[in-house]
Amino acid sequence: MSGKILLVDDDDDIIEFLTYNLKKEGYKVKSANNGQKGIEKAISFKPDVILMDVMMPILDGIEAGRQIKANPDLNKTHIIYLTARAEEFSEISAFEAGADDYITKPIKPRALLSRIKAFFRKGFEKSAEEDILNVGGLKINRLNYTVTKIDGESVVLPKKEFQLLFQLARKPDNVHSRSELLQKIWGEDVYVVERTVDVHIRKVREKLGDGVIKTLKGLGYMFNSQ
Amino acid sequence: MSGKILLVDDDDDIIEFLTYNLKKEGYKVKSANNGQKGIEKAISFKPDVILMDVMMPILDGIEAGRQIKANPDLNKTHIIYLTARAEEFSEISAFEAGADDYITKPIKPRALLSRIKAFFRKGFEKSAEEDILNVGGLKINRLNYTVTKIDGESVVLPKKEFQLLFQLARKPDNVHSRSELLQKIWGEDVYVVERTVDVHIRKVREKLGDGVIKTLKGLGYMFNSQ
DNA sequence: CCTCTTCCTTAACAATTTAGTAATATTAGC
DNA sequence: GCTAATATTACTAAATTGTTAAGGAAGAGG
Repeated sequence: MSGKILLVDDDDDIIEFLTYNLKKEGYKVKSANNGQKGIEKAISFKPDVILMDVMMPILDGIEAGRQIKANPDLNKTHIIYLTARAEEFSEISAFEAGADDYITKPIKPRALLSRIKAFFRKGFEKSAEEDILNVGGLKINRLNYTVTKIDGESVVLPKKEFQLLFQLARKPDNVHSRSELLQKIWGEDVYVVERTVDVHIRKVREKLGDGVIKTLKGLGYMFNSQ
Repeated sequence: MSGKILLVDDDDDIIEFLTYNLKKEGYKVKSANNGQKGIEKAISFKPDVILMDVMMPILDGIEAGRQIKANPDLNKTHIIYLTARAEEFSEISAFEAGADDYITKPIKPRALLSRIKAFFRKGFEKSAEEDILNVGGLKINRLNYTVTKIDGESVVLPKKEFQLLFQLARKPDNVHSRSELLQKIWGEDVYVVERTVDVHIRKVREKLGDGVIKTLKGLGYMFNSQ
């Protein structure tokens, strides 16, 4: 659900700055220092959006963009260019290289974020059904973190609890191991004890009743669709 | 019924850049290099939208806009001003001159196109405006910033408070993050602290009671339709 | 032009909620 | 019944929001 963003810029300060701001918003972020590495990471990471500097050593952004857009796996990827001056960009070549937008430096975080959000809204518009799950007598609404029971009563769950439930409910009757859940909800580089999952599970059960989530000893948890 | 757009700018690069991008989208495009010629072409071309620089030799955009709006044949024409800095756009005189919108340079193609598309939608659909919302026992009237409760009592809210309420009430039972609200109400390049939202929310609650706006911790605020 | 009022914004601190951990109790399966 | 795994609880830390107050900006009215 959270989007993946690849940053490509040779200025480490900018990378750091953007990484911080984007992660804070819940995106998964990776970065590269030049166009060549950018292409490689794009292929392995398969980001939804690439934020790329135009001027870079080894392989400039325009050419990198051209190559990325040429890859069939990545043709849905949006490329947003970063550029110091607008004039630098008014060349048509950038748009031909697959630019979806461009942003001038200095970068204003809020403008950037709203732009990126717009991309994700657009991209995910089609899969709007994914925002409301209807499983096992529950309506799980990711737009407001609300779960509505069959009797009409609705409960708002805290973030982590909701994410946990949602993750399980996406694939009902499938086991999800703790490590899988940790990775998907907490992210790859957040380290919490595995038992933390148990505690959140308990809280969800407290609010929705047992029977919703089943324990498979030694394996993990499972959303019960009956 | 593809739209007709007239560009008026003394910078040939910008004319060329916009002409290329707009034609690519299927608009009919003509251009002029100063306000005087702009008026002449407007009369002969009868565009649906005029994109006009504010600062131009011979006849500046503000005055040209005034004259264009004075022409009965062209009073349906939308004028969008281009300006280097937002401040430069002393809003009053420009809007008095018939400005429908303005866009700051450097021009961002996506933003421009979506804005222009919006104009055409609006113009052709006769824009069924949502000026009065009726949600959750409240009548929210955008025309006079008034909120009428179910018991008939009405309150006039200050601008920001009203906008906040209105924005939330447009999509009841949906979370709106602070950054989303900031972007929609304050605009992309206005920088206020996120917590400012909280303070306004509190004031709205003070006037309309709690229960109208719900807090979803870590997510944002939500208008409660029940 | 001045004064008064209202509104907006920020900062500081309090209050609340949520997250995470560890310790202990309980359970399921062998 | 043993044992490993999970449930539950209680506690602390961290994050988030509520609330108040103060200063300045903007506007109204004289």
